[in-house]
Amino acid sequence: MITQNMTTIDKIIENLISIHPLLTKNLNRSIRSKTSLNPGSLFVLGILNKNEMLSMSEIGCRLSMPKPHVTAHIDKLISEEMVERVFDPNDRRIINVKLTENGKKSFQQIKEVISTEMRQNLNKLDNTRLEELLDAAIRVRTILSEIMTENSTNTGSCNKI
Amino acid sequence: MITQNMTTIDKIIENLISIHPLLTKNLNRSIRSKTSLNPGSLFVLGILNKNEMLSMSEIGCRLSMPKPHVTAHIDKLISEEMVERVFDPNDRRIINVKLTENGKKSFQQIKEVISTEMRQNLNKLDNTRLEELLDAAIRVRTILSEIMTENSTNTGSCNKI
DNA sequence: ATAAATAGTTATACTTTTGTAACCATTTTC
DNA sequence: GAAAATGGTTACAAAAGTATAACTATTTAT
Repeated sequence: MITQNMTTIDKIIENLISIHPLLTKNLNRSIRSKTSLNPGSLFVLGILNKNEMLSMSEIGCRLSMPKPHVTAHIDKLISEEMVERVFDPNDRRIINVKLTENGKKSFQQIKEVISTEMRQNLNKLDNTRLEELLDAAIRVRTILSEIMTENSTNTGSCNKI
Repeated sequence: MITQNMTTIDKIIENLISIHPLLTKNLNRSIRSKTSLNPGSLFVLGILNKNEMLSMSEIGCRLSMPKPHVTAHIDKLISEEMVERVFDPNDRRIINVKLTENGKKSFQQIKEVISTEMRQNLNKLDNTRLEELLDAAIRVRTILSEIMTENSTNTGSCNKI
């Protein structure tokens, strides 16, 4: 009765809401049980893997995370020797962060480790279905990251706290 | 150097790992700020929306959630009059749970509310891209739920705690 | 040169999630 | 019919996520 008049956007959201717990279920549990990191720190690591170098504020902005949390995650990652601070010579307020060589390697390994269960599940699929899923996952990721990170590349709008 | 020899499964996982924080960012914040439920309880609600009636154990199984947590979430949802217990006449140990009429309506409304931000982001896309995203999201959801819930429909394997 | 704005940190409090252990009631097994 | 297994609840502890206020250091604006 309510579902009969759904727009494309409604349907997209409906599906994304269903995908969310499936990913949470599979990934968060592995992150906790198999790595020394918590999901939040791993998100930070992931965004640094995609972006050569980011300032503390930019990280918080892209992950919708207040600055104090970014500090905590970076402290954690530095203690694990996975990232390092790079001071900005032009503006000494800014502290940039980037992955260390060790961090890059570790991130790849962590991805391996946390995906063990999911890998087993994916092995149930034949090649055709795998290619179909890969194609779909790429599209979802590309479009979502495109529309969701836009404001972070602009000037204002991301100075919440 | 590490990425040169990736299988299809590796690439799928790589993309899913990137999608995960994008969804978490958008959905969890809205759930917390705009509803009286927490993400966990909403997951339970979502799975009951997809399945007419489930026992406590089945819920925990499908969400990889230990039984005591299921009890807590259901207590919460019952206090909000969104679900009700249905006692099994054949086995008085089993307690089934299903959405109330109010629960069904509320779930639809909650979906509306928590997707406000995402809806705004999606509005940036033209119709072609929207259709493309919908198609991809459906595929990801369908295939993931297919391979991940399999063990829960079988007998054993899901009696962890 | 002073005031305002920006980048980041420290500290604190609270909620949620997660992991167990111990327990009761019921059913199944032998 | 006693023992074992199953379904669920209660109770507690620890880890992680979340929100904010107050602070320092630096830069920008007037």
